[in-house]
Amino acid sequence: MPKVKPETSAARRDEILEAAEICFAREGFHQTTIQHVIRQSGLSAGCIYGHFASKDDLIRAMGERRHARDAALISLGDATPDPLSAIRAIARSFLEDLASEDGLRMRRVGLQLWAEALRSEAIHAQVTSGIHKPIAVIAQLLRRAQRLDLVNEAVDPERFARVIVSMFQGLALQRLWGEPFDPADALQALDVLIEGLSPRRSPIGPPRVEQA
Amino acid sequence: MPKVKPETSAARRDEILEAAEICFAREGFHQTTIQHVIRQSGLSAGCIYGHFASKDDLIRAMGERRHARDAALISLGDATPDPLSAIRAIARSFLEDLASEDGLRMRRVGLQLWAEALRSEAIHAQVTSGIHKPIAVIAQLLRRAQRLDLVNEAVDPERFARVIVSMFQGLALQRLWGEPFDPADALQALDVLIEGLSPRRSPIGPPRVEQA
Amino acid sequence: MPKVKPETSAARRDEILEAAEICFAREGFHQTTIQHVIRQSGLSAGCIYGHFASKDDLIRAMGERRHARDAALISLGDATPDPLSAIRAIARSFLEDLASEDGLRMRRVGLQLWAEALRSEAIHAQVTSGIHKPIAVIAQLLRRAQRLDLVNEAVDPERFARVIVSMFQGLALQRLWGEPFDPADALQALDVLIEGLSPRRSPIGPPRVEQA
Amino acid sequence: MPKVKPETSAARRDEILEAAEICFAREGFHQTTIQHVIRQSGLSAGCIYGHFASKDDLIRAMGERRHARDAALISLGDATPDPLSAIRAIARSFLEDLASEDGLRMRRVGLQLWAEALRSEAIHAQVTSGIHKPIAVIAQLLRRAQRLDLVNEAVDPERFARVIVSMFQGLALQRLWGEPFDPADALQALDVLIEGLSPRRSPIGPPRVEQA
DNA sequence: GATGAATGAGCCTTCATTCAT
DNA sequence: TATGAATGAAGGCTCATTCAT
Repeated sequence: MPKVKPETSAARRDEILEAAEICFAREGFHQTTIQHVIRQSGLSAGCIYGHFASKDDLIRAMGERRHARDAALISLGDATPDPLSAIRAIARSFLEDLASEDGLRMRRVGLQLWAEALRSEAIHAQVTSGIHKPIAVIAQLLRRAQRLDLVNEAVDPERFARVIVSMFQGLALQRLWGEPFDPADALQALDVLIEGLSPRRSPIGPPRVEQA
Repeated sequence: MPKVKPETSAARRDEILEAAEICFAREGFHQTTIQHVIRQSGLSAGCIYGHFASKDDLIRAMGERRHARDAALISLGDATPDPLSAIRAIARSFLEDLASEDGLRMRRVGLQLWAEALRSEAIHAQVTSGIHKPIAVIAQLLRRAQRLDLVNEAVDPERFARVIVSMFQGLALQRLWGEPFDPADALQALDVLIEGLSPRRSPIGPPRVEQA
Repeated sequence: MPKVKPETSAARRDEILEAAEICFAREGFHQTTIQHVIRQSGLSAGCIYGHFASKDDLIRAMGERRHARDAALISLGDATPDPLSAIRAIARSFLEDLASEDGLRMRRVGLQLWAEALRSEAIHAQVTSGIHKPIAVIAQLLRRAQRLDLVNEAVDPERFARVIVSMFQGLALQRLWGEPFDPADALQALDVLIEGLSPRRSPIGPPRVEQA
Repeated sequence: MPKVKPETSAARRDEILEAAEICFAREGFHQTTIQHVIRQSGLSAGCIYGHFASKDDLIRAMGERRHARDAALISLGDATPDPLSAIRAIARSFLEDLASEDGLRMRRVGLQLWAEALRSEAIHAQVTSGIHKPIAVIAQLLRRAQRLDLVNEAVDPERFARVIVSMFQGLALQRLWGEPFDPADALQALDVLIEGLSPRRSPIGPPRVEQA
């Protein structure tokens, strides 16, 4: 229920979101009060409520913003001809983003959203659609690699893509907590994974389950 | 700060924590009010505050509880003689826990704690020490595997362990969001990783970084 | 509504009152919680409520205790044959009490009671009856002095006694606030007052009111 | 800590203080709840907390208000040329104030503050500085009187001023308790005191202390 | 009588939201 | 549109009091 015309106010909305992001990254959604956003933005309560219907609406818009940024990262992968290198390229651009101050701040907000997704349907939709995109792209690349006989046919592209994405989500978590973080480690592991999928290797069957 | 004698109150504390866990898993820390915990536990405000100094203290205690549970999962791995199978065993017990109703509930709380770790030093310490344990155990197993010539000497055990843990953290996230989740996928990927570390394979050098 | 037999429990009551006095002197009635009294006395909540019906009852009993002490001070004046010296003797014993650690503590409680008297009828009765006694004694002495022709007949004994008591109340206040306090000053002023009442002096008429 | 701009809010602050004074005079600081002040003022909780940081802050501001009023009373004495008459004039204006409905209400609050001064350093400072002013003024007048040979040189002006102030504090107390109160009694006693200081009288030595 | 864990009404305070200017 | 003082529901927490042991 923003009370102002959308076309004239895109800049104001961004201004508010920018301020809110700084606050949310610093304090989390629930510790951040509208007062904090007011102070950070230099605007007034009335103004903010002119552009966002409620605090929840602001959080939702924040989620969309994050979502847009992640989508931008992924599209970079499309240019590379070799599908496996394309996957590496996607990983690299993700890791670069994770190393930047700006990306880190946004991802701090992202972690809040991950938690929030457990109880807000709207945010849940954003967050999951945010991983479906990279999973789909990577799966597509794996399929192309299978057609080029670079990856074992037995591999399920969607499922494997999902595991790769998992790994990077976990790395982002650790990075946010200030744990030792070296992009090279992740790329090495990714290479091991990709190499392991090569059809030259022994067939990949169901995981061997040793009896306990 | 508990106002009751610590020795008489362990059962009551657990009772409160149990109720709080249900509330926190359902609503998150911040949407959960003490009233919710009161209703869930059937106790009174005064009683709860007799056992916990504040809501934050309750959250902190919740974190300790989670921590203890995770630590219990890990210690299972010690019995297995083959180090690589031991890693698989740890992964399997983690995945089983993730499939259980009870483990899922606790992990919903865990995700809140992951986010909370960004701004509470106490919770940050719990959360990171919660991953240092499995990283150390897995790294230790990788070192044993290296001595048995099952794993390439070039692999840094700590760093690789960290990546493995990342993957499982990401899987837990997706599981919590209700994404398709098949433990077999994770175990398969783990096998690919472990196989890829074998010394029979071409030496693992620095990750190949293609220039952009 | 004490639930225990009065005769067996006088010592316990005193024990509780002693502890309460320490707390009340330190923190005031309202900042003092029953918990404080419990800690100070080493007894339990149930025990205290066995001897006093409520916190208010405890405060009321505290008032009675104070009252009893003040009454004890006054009775000392009776022995002196010269009425004006008797007044001085009363003043001196009051000032001595005010100099003692013990008397100071009780008077800290007394100040709380003075304030409390504004809204509790029971405490109001204690406090005013607490000054009626010294006023009556001093007035009686003044009357004896008048009969001995030591004090001007025009003086109203009751009213003058009241003013003398005022002065000592004010001194007690200042003493409690840690203001410079010298008993000699008060005794000197008292002497000036008493001397001024002498019939040898010019008649004491209605106070001269200068026009402003 | 006020959350509203200080310049726009002086009137609102006064409105709140006015309401608070009525409540505090009626019920005391501790029995008065913020709800009472809300009802009395017709404002909301949020509004009150926009102008005062806490209930304690409100009490502190109340103390300042009282302080300002007392200071205003004293300054009246400056105009009178005869120093002893000036002291009488101060006394008279004090007694008039004590007779007014408004002054009585404020002094009921004042008595709470006297008690509160025992445990709040801020209020202690207010209360003592509130008596230092009249003591200083009266002492100054006594010094002038000494120079004019109206008062015995042996008198210590500060100390005697303090005793005079004591007397009026005590009278205020009794007035608040509803005890018989006649301003004329106080003025008469003051006259006796002042007369007694005259150099025509026998020298004022150290107070005669009879041995007990 | 004594204990102390438990109770629950009610307090102080916050903060998302509104609306007159 | 923007402002910011005002609103008031609701939250965290306290503490006088009870009662089973």
